[in-house]
Amino acid sequence: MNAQEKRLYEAKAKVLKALAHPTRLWMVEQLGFGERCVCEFVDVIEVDFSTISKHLSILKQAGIVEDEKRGKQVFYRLKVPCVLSFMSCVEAVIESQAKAQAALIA
Amino acid sequence: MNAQEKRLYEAKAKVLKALAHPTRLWMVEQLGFGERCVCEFVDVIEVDFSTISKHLSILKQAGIVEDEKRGKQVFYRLKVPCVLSFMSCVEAVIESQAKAQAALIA
DNA sequence: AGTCTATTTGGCCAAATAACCATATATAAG
DNA sequence: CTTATATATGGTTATTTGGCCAAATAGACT
Repeated sequence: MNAQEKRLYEAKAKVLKALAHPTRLWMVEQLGFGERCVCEFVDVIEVDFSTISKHLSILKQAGIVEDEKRGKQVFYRLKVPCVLSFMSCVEAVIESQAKAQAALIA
Repeated sequence: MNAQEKRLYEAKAKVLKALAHPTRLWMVEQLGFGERCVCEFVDVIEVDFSTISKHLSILKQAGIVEDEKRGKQVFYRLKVPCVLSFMSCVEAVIESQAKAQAALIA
């Protein structure tokens, strides 16, 4: 693995890392239904609004979402919607894992 | 978001987190070509073998890979191959991001 | 101008992560 | 049985992460 390939895998990991947080993942799923302003997330997520802002900033930095300021509010939307397609496979992993756990008990 | 939903998103995030490391991501891609023993990774990856072992353990714990001991060696293989399908979307995110960066410069 | 609201940013702290080294365990080989 | 090899695990340390609070910024309203 040379330096360029290394950089590539670091970039790929960064994208996945941006998604790899419960709150961020949930927000991405919500954005799958349409754009949302920060304030909408603040209303429903039980963490400090500054934390939400930082989560969104991480998603933006990763290139997953884009933002647009309209008046006082900032709206976020998915920039690359294919990330939504990860969900079904992630669920498959969880189910497979749940089965493995169940097999240990039984 | 109730407690159960919260647990679900934590589980989903855990799977993505397991993939969100350059070395682990690379190993998963390699496993896409077929099973590998730990020693094969140790030979080509420039980190301590204990670190590689721990990375594989994280992937196993997440339910992404499974292992099988044969003789002295332990072989790992993909348990849920659909994770390979993430790659093209992750690359799309990176490309979209690269374009955005380029636009800023130009 | 002054105030209220929406959002971002910086500082700080606790917890999680990832690396290394040393040690333990298991299997094969001599 | 002793040694060598393959892997896993525990300890330690440096770095990163994620949370909160306080402060800064920007737009809308009076």
